[in-house]
Parts: sequence; C-alpha cells; structure tokens
Amino acid sequence: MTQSFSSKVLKWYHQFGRKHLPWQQSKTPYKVWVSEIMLQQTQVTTVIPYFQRFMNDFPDIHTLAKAQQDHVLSLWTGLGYYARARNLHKAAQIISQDFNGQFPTTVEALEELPGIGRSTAGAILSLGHGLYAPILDGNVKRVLTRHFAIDGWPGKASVQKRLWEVSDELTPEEECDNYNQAMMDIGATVCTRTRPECHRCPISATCEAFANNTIELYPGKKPKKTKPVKTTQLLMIKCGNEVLLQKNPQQGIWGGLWGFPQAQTSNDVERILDKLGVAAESSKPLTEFRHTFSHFHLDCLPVIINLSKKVSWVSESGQSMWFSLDSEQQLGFAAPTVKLLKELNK
DNA sequence: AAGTCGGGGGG
DNA sequence: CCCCCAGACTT
Repeated sequence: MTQSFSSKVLKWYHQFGRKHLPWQQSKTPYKVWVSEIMLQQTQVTTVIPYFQRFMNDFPDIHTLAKAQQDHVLSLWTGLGYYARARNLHKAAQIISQDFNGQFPTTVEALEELPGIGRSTAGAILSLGHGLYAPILDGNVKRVLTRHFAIDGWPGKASVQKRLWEVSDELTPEEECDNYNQAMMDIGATVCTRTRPECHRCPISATCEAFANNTIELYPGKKPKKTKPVKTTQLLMIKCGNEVLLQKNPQQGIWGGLWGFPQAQTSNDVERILDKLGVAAESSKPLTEFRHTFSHFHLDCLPVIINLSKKVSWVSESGQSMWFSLDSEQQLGFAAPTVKLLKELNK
C-alpha cells in the first residue's frame, strides 16, 4: 500500500518543516496576513526584519488601522511594491471598522479586501484559521510543475488554471495548514530553483521531472523582454540642514512615498526653482547610478542644489515639505531616496 | 493577455 | 549581466 501524496508531504512536515519563522510564533490571522503580504514576491530572509519592526509598531489590526499612512510606509521602506503597504492599511481599516477586527473566513470574502488574492486568501484561511483552502505561490508552483511535468510559464493563464486544479485536488481537508506550509517548505528548502536536493524530497519517487531527469525544464520560463531605459535628475534642493521633499501621488511608481523633485531637462530645473521663488547658489552633480524596476531601468543623476537664502515657503497642498536631515520623522522612502539622504548626511 | 508595481538574493 | 522571489491589480 503506497502512501498518498499528501500523507508523504505531511509526514515530511512533522520532521523537517519550518516551525520557527517569526510569524509562526503565537500564530494569529493578523500575523499570517501581514507576513503573507510582505512575502509576496519577496524572500523570507528579506522579510524577517521588516516583519519584526512592523509587529513592534503595529501589534494588532486596530493599531494598524489607526496609524498614519506615512508611518506604515516608513516600515515598508526598502521592501518594494509599496501598493502592498497602502492596501494593507486600507484593508486593516475595513476589517477594524466593518468586521469588528475579525478576518473573514471564506476565500470569496477575503478576496474582496485590497491586496488579497486567491493564494493569500488561502494562506490566511489555512495557516491563520486552520480551515481548508488550497494555495498557489511560487514554491507550490515549482514543486507541482516538476512533479507533474506541467509545461509552460506558470504566469500564463492556462498553466495557472491547471496548477490551481492540481493544488486543489491534492490539498487534504485534514491538516490543511500543515500541508500548505509543507509544500512551501519543500519548495523553499528542497525543491529549490537551482540545485534541488531531490534525495531529500519526500515525493521524489513519483516526480516525473526527477524520473526523466528534466528538472531544469520546470517551471517554464517567463518570456523575456528588454527593459526600456528612462533617465531622470534627482534634485536635492538644500537650504541649510533641510532638503525639499515631495510626496508622490498614491497611484503610480513609489506611490505615497516622499522623494526628491525630478527633472528631465535643465528647463525643468529652472521651472522648479522658479516655482519655489528661489535661485540656486551652486549646483553640483553627483555620480550617476542605475536603479532597476521590474519593468524598466531608471538612470538617476543626483544633483545637489544649494539655495542662497532660506526660503520661508509653505506647502499649499501638504505634498511638499522641508525635511530636516537629522529628523526622525517616520516617512516612506524609496531605496534611492534613502541612499541619497545618507549621502547628504555625510 | 499584457502591463504595472521594487528591491534584493544568488548564480 | 541574468533570473526569480509566500502575487495582486489594472487595462
């Protein structure tokens, strides 16, 4: 009598599964939710310190709901995909106000919340509530495409559909939480992208890719396209110990984060200074660097602009501010902004 | 179906 | 340089 797929996975979990990750301690739906959002497209080792800081400042959903967006984004600084933080904050307000702080307990209701898709909903239900729900993250996709030799890029709709069917079919009612955790653990620690350790895999005996020695064919690769290159000047307009920052619009790149005014041409620079009603005393370009996003390169030329006189200028919209270089204000910054603020502090 | 949304780990 | 990572959302 051969064991079922899920029972082999579960047996492996009890021996080798990860049980000491920060969000697995005194587990609650809130911790599971926050960790799942942070872990979207982000590796575990990267997330850990962010999760710790986040829980320290926002220990429960009501605290998060009441927080300033700037505070939430400040704890997301450097993590990327900032819409995750904005959506997390929005969802916290909905859950706190409309649901009395209680998470929904169905996939459909969870998916109504901003930032929660089918897989994250499944993780919250299973890991957070101990209910039945399949998941399909990058780990599970890698394990399943290899085990069942499922061709094609998993991002493709037809392949994704097939993977959901397989995941749904394999996921057991009993110990669904442990099964889901085990599949992620196998993907993260055994069935890795490069150099998988098939000799340690609990399901290698039935793995098609292992049997055919075609592991490297799975998962199918994403079609590559060349990233366009954009250029920008980052204007570090200084006045004494302060520098001018602007808040980016909520939608679009770096939404809700504070950053330096940007210019494409020297004409733009003049216009921006004109609007401030100031004249530059001196202007010094720093060394150019490239910042790469998921879909384009941004060649950044930072320029320090010193003002001759202190301007008593107040933002009309609240979207601009003079930021003290030794301030401890909790604001969200993109990675290049952090890098350049450090330069200014030298 | 394709594009938008970051930043870093590891080869 | 490359690819990918506990994806979701918009068009």
